[in-house]
Amino acid sequence: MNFKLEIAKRISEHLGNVPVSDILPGIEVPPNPEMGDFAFPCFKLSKTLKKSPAIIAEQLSASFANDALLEKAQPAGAYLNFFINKSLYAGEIIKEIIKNGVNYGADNSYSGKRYLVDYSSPNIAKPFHVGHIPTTVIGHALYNVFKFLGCDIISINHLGDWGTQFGKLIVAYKNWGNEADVKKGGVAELMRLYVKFHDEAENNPALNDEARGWLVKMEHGDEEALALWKWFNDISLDEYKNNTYKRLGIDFDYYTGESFYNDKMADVARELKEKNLLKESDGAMIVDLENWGMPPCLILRRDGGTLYPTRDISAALYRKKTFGFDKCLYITCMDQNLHFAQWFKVVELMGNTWAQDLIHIPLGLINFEEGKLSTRKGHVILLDDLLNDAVKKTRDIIEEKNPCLKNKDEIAEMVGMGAVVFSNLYNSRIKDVSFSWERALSFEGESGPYVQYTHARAASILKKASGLCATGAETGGNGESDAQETGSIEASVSPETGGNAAKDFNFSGVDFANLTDEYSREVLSILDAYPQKIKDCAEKFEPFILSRALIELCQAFNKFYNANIVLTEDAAVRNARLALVYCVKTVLEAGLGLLGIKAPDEM
RNA sequence: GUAUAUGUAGCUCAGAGGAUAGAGCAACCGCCUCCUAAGCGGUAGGCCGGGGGUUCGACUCCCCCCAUGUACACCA
Repeated sequence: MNFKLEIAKRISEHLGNVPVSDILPGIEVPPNPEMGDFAFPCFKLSKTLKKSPAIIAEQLSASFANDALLEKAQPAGAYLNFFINKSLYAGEIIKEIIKNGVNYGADNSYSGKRYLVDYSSPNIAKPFHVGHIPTTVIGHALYNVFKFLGCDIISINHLGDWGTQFGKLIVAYKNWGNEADVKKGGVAELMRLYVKFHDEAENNPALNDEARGWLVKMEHGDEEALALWKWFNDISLDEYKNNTYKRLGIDFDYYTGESFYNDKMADVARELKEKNLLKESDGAMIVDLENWGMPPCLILRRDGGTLYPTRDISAALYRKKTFGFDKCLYITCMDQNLHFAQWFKVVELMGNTWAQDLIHIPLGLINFEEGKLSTRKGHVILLDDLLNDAVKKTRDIIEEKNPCLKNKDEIAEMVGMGAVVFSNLYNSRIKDVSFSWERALSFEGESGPYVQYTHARAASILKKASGLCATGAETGGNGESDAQETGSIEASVSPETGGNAAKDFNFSGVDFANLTDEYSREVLSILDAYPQKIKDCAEKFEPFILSRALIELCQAFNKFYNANIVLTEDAAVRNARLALVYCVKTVLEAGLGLLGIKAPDEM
């Protein structure tokens, strides 16, 4: 049941002449629980009704005198505060979650839509560094969220697999590398060669010409050059897929990188020329964007070579033709804002109305306390190092706090990843972040491990309870039941309480009147709002909305946990609280899953 | 210079027309014979960058200013 909607309907009915759609957006949750569960400010009605807001609130409150939905509707100045019938509220929310399990909140609001999301897109032959994390984890989270809401979403990794760096790499390989070392060292060795090239080129500029020469050879289909290029690609992509992406639980539907459009860019230039959009300037070919307040978009270099915008336009045309997307999302750093604005405009000028469906989702920049770092000089914080440190620290904490834990390494991996991923999903994506090891490895407070810990707490209660408790029915509806992984209600039988416990809980007889305390109420209110948070997250392309909702849920649940003993003697109270614990655990697991984070049952 | 983003507690950030502006970290004081203390409670900490305007009401919307980041022609 959508409580806001129910209240809006009733207000509309009682007023008689104001449609629900005018009321609903006004319904809010009061800042303080003592003020009620929902509130309706009456200011806006005062014009149309020609009464003071306070009088409207007063009069409306009377119409709610005998409403089973509410305990009371109390006017407070211009506000009308609604106190929900608490057991009804608890029951509706809990039943909804039990019915849907980890799919709670999935409502198909995007079904029938096809979205493309272009994210991560590392440069081949270079290792991931911390600068790659935001686009990678934000893209993945958005991918999951849209899919969850029924969207047919397709992920594309637009790999940087073409360009001058390959000329340099070939030169470096031929001078200072060998097959065995590259096979053994992988991307790290390619990176070493790349850095070596720049060191050497400082004193020997001729190397740069040599590198350009190799790029030209690649462009002309030279066999040796292309074989090396392909080899570097294979090595890099293999490593990305089997290491970084695998650890993060990410895969892409397509790994069509820049080189894929090599033979498609001539068409773009030709079409622009046919449509009289192309103009010569200073030897280069441009599209003039002066009328739109932007510098010109460069399409062809003076030497006829293509440029970044040429390739992106070509890719967009190809994607539209191939996938027929409703929207195509590009998740990159905001330093590319102008670039995207320019070529989006060019696509529009070519007569494509769908240019409005190209959406750049800009991300803030990452700064380093030690100043700007550069891949070319090899001064970077490698993502692998960060992930490994996070896991190692987690492992130490486990050793200290929970030395009896089984699968310590496995759990440390989950929690370490969770810490890194979560911290990159916790703020508005536009915010610049300055990287600090201390913050990156913080496992307290608003952090991934905090959410995972709270989930483990809930799981632990359910596990202990499975021996004590009622009998019952299947609760979830999710297909894959991996007993070892879910540790959910059905899987667990507490050893110390004997083996004949029921396999499952039966929440059908629960008396929700046992969940009317302030702590339960707060948890329920957050659970109630959760589905809307997921939708907001999609609509605004902001995963932090979901991360923050999970943190709020954890804070409320931990307060509840501290104030209320779940496994009490009183079976009625115990069962009701267990139902709530089950719901919290389910939502945390689902929410973390959408963010791309695993939810261990113990840690 | 032009464009754009950001200025909220010591630090990192939520709040984006509505009631007394909230978290986490750091500081200080408490809470484990009790379901995981990676937790919970408390204290302290604010001219919401500045100035105008719109509104019954502005941290929130508009304008101007200040500060900071970023981009701006043949790299991607």
